[in-house]
Amino acid sequence: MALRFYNTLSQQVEEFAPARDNTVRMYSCGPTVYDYAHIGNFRTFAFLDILRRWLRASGFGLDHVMNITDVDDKIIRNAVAQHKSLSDYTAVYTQAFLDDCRTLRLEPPEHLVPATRHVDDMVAAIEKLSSGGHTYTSEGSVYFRIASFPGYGKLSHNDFSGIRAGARVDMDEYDKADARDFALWKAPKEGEPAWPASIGPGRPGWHIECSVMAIRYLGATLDIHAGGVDLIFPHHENEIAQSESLTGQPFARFWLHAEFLMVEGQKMSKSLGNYYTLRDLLAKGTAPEAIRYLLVSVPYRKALNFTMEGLKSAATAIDRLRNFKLRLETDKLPEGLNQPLAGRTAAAAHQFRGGMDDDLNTAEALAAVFEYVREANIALDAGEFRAANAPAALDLLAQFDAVFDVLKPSVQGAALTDEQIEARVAERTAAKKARDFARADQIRQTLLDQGVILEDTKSGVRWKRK
RNA sequence: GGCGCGGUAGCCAAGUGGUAAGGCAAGGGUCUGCAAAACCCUUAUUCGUCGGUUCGAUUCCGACCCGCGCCUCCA
Repeated sequence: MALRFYNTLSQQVEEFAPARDNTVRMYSCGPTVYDYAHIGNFRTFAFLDILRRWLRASGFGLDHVMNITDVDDKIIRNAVAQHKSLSDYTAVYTQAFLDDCRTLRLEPPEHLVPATRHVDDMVAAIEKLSSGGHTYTSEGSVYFRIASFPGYGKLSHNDFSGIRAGARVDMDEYDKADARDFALWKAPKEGEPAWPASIGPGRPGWHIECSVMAIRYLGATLDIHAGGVDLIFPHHENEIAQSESLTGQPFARFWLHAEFLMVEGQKMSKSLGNYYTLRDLLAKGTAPEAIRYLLVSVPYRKALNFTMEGLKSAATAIDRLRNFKLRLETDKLPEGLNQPLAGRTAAAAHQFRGGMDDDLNTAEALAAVFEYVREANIALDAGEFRAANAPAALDLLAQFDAVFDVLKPSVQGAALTDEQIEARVAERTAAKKARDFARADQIRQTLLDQGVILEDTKSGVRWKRK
């Protein structure tokens, strides 16, 4: 079955392929760098990472643009309060975002672009919109007139036909002709930073950066535009209005949106004390892989309940996979090929791909892997797992890990070298042979304290780092 | 009120018009000098509630209840 995604625009699952030359042109909304990103943000970014990796695994090339919003009201407010320049202020959180992404093994997009790098392009776009009759100016700010765009509401499936400019009563309060109109360019208030421009000094509104940068790097029509559900309205709706008014072309063919994340069954909020940044979780000693696993194990279109129990569960599940991989690599396997098992391996790989192809159904894909692991472990225990079965099994794990990327442990601080560990293991084996179990156990415990786990198996001692 | 998503075992969660994947947790067992790892068994006659269609519905239709999101720039 071919790759297919749920498209917010059509509200249907549709078969996906890029429009031209096998390269997927995609855009996703990045962070606003006014603070550390929280775990809810990373649910969406982790989804984007899975999306990227699966598109590549499906044989497509990638051209992905993500913006970094480094100018907006909150940033200005905070920077002014701290007597810092915008760029000094945002540099800290931009770097923090990059570090966090690396920790969670999120691939960088092909283009990661700060909005402030394209202010000139935004001004040019606003001028073009103005000459097309899509804007008006009020007290130095430029607004987009949604009445000039007939398709407004097609993404969020809202019907705005009943809302007419004449019905407005609070015009003096909003300075807008219609409450739904939005700012393209904001005139500066006293003490606020501003860019000089033909349309008057000011700064870009939030929505214009995405339209301008997407079109500039990827062309008029994107294959995929993705983000969190809360961006559907008004942000993405406004992007469509701007972009399509600008180019006359459909802005994006597929719109994908990740659902919300909750913490311990409640919405995340600072007042409830369940508002976590990645740093908060790492400080509690959580492995980054467990966080990554938990974030992507629930299919992206389903709300995710992020819990401490879930984090533990994720870590244990990863261990199960790692242990299986270690067994494949270290057990002495009898020669030959177990034909039925080889069939099962192929079937598991097929089911894995089928799950991912089905709108990134990660739960289904994971089930395929785990079911296979159990069957393979049984065969391993029974001595029926043959040497020639191992490559396909390892390949299945590689396919899994190319997307989920959780098998390799994050490196912890200084540890014993392999040689030191081997020497201690040999010492313990000698003690065991002499039936000095107290000494053997003491060595095992010492190694455990240093993060090395020993396991006695039929084919000798196996060790692994915690 | 409008738009959208969802309610499946203790927790997370897949799924189909034909009789409930997978992970974690819990209890029991096998293996082991003891562990660890692994495996086996047990844990939903039942899929929010009530009706309807059907030979048969968790899966289709209707109503209702509950949770969540968006509808003032929040992933």
